[in-house]
Amino acid sequence: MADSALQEQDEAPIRMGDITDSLGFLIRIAQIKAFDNFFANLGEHGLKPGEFTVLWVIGLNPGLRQGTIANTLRIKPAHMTKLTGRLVEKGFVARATAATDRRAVRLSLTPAGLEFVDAHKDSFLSFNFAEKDNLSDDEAAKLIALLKKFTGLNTCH
Amino acid sequence: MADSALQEQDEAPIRMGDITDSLGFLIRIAQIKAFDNFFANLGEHGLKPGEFTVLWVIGLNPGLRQGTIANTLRIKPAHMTKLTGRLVEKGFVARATAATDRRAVRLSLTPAGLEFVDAHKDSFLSFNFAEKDNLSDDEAAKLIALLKKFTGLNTCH
DNA sequence: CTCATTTAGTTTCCGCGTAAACTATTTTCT
DNA sequence: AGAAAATAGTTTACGCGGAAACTAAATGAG
Repeated sequence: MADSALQEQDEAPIRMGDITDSLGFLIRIAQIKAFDNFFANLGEHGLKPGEFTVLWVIGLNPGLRQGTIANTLRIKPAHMTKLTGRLVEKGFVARATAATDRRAVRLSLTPAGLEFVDAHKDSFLSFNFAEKDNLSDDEAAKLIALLKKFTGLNTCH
Repeated sequence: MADSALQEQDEAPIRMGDITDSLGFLIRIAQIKAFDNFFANLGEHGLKPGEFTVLWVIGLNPGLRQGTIANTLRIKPAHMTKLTGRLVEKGFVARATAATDRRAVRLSLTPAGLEFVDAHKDSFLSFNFAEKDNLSDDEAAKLIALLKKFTGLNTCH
């Protein structure tokens, strides 16, 4: 019957055509996978990927303006305000308005923030290696290099 | 005259350390870029990336169950309901409850949906090539192959 | 058969990220 | 100096995507 043929089709391989060659599509799927990986390995620390990234960059560049960090990490101002708020709430980050420009907000790690980054940077960074999954070391390195080039991160925008 | 030393520092290169070797971070940045590309080139058609992907897959597999498509495209059920609703609203997709299983919803393209896919598939698919940006053809092919492997899309889950 | 379990989708509610409007401060122009 | 423009962040309102609870229908155990 036509009906049974259709149902059979559900378990059969689904045709996806050339969409599987779409960079945008592949990147979206990769994003989901990377997100899953992150929470499976590092979820216990209670920070989301973007939050740790911001913490990390503040640690490397203490006193940087909030907007500059947002710009660098492609985070929009409105979101950056909330994200920073969360990190302040957790006691990891301190806001400071500079005397020279009272509009600007300069960010730095609190002692607790410093301690947190120090305590967990290894698992966060080593996670970046473990994350490769079904890629060989060589392939992962190649993928990272290509993504850097695609995103323009190698040329320092 | 206008710039203090501190402000100068803001424009100086920002240290990002090993985070630029993080797959998760790079994929997030790549996602943003791919999204921007999509809307710059195809935004006028009024469909978001995920919507066109779903439309495309329905076109290739008419009569497939909604949940099967969601599964394949890593879309969660709750979201799939809304996304399908939007496509139905636009008149591109028809829902049909099969007689054999009245819980299941089978999706197919309406004539308008078929026409839309036909009319725009070239620009959507050729976009996938144009999208490469600062990558050579060779590099883009390599990147796509590596992403397929990373996501497991080559092995058909 | 009929009650429990499983399955397909939907609904409700919530958080993330954004655009647009707004506030406060600095800079520029005359 | 004082008005106009630019800049840094915040607030508000909204859409997307997801988790959990829910509804309806099919399956299974006794």
